[in-house]
Amino acid sequence: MAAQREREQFLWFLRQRRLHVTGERLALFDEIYSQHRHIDAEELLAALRLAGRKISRATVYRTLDLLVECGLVRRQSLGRKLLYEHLHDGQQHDHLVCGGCGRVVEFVSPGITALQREICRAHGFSPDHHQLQILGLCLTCAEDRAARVAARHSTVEAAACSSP
Amino acid sequence: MAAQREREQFLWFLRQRRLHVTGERLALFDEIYSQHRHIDAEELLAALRLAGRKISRATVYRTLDLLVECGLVRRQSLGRKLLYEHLHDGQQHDHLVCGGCGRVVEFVSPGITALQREICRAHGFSPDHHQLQILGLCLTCAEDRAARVAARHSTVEAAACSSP
DNA sequence: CACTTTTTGAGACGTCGTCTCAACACATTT
DNA sequence: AAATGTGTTGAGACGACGTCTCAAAAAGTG
Repeated sequence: MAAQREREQFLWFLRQRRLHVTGERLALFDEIYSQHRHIDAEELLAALRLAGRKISRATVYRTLDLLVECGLVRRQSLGRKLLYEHLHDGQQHDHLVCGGCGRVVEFVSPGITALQREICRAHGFSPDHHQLQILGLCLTCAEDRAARVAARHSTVEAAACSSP
Repeated sequence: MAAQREREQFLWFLRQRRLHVTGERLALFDEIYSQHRHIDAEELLAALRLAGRKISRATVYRTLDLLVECGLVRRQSLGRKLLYEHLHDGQQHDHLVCGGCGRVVEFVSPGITALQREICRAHGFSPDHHQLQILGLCLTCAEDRAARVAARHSTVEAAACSSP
């Protein structure tokens, strides 16, 4: 079993708050820690049911809230959906999102932490964490787009003449 | 009329794409440029109807997509809702979000642009824009929370003894 | 085991956003 | 200005996602 340390942390969080350690909560924990990608609540529900576990939609959402609250899972909206991802050791990373194919690449940048501290100091905030998404095009999509623009160029030129 | 420059840009965008300049589109443009805050689609719809304009939900969403596409409006999910805000001159700013009272503070940090360029170079991406949210507590909420934690401290101590 | 408190599941409900299609408005040409 | 062709709109059905309720079930406790 991977993520033993995080599992302990979850149990400790539950006990500290006098919450019950239930089969459903553990199953959801295991599921999200076995998925190495961004995943949404419906997918988690489907995966658990596929694995033969009887669990309700409401419980999935409730348990995800707990995991987010205790810092083991991050909820993030990339695009128009809420996605969840598990964390290890509070390791903070951010995302590059390709606007062409939708691919998401994770990256770690120590510089952001310093920037965050600096900005919060200037505004009297106590930082907890941040979320940075850089939207752009991956190499493949940038090339595709360049090619398509070149192809359409002759057609568009006539339209461009009506510019003010 | 404010935002004349941006209005021209919107008209130019529409004409270039052989799209019609309709009363609904202009009304929505004017509405979002008269609101100096983050606003969601339903609020825009309500504001337009309150102003006596007959406009449908579908048109609001369709027009917002156009405005986002032409770079005049930014769509961002702060919390669990999609919010829109108008931009001026492509001026890029980011957000501090207070987890206590939900207040949103805008800030500009030139350092992020450099960081964005650096990160994209390292991953072969062509950056378009970024979104950075720093979650934390504003001064007031940080003090409130500190006071409340202190008050609860004696109660919590007993629970803390069952730690592993 | 008995007792208290928390949790669960099923499904109704609410919100946000999308889709469809007939009627209509805009832009362009004559 | 009228005709023509194409893009746009509104009403409401629809769909995705998430929340809520409450009686039944399970976890924790002594």
